[in-house]
Amino acid sequence: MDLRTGREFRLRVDPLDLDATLGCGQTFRWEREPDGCWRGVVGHDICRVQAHGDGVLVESLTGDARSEEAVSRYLRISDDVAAIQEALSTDEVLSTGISEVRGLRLVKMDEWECLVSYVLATYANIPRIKRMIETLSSSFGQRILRDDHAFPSIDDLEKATVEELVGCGLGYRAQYVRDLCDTMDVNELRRMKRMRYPRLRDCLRELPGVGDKVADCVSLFGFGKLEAFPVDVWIRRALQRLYGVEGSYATLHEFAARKFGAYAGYAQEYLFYNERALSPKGGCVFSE
DNA sequence: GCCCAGGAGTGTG
DNA sequence: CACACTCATGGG
Repeated sequence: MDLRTGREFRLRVDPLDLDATLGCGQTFRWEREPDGCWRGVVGHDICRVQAHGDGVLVESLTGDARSEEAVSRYLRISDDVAAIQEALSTDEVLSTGISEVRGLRLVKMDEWECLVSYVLATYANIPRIKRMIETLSSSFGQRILRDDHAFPSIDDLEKATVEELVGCGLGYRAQYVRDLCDTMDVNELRRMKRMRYPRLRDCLRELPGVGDKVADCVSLFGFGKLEAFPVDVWIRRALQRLYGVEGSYATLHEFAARKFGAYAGYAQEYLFYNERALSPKGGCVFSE
């Protein structure tokens, strides 16, 4: 019996550095296999992605017909990254940083998955964030293939008790997730998808467990607002070290908005990546 | 063992 | 508005 139901396709994505893009910590459900191939969950599909020419070769393990569109969207293939980099490179500091990771791209996650993921990401390191998300998915997400589960939908997660969420290793974040499920629903999510960045950010900011930083992360990685600029500890260090700027969240955010404009999100990712790369703790993107 | 983690919520000065 | 404190746990 042939169990192969998957299918393969190619996508042109240029520039693209898979290791940087899927391993830098902007998204959490990808694992690098020994051969350099990246395996991850995209919606209700399992994908194996590897560099191939000026793009990627993708294997969809479920063979879902919509896989190609889903991965294209996920990798933001319609972003003209070269043009964005050129625009950002008018800043000398950023120009240097970009040249270090030419193929680092932003990804476009599912909005709900991104929201929950970054609420979980508060005061936790990346290995732990990944573990929490995998446990949450295998406990409450729909099974896709074997041990692989989709990220739990609002309805899926709605069924979880705080005790069960604590059991997933969420710690004090369990209550945030519980409150989030009570606050959010698909209609609200749909409304938020139509908002522009400033209002979206304010709306997200009102949700339990969502502060300035998480609101910007979700705006950027989930809702695809490229002008969003999340300020975390790494960005603080980078802005201090490279520009001599420091201060409140609002101060740093405003600085970035003025300096990087509509593509502040990409600027953030290059700054974030490089700042971690030269730290002894954050240098390696894989083994964490 | 010890320190820190892609912070947020709450209270106080 | 600026701080201080707490939050529950697991990686390194």
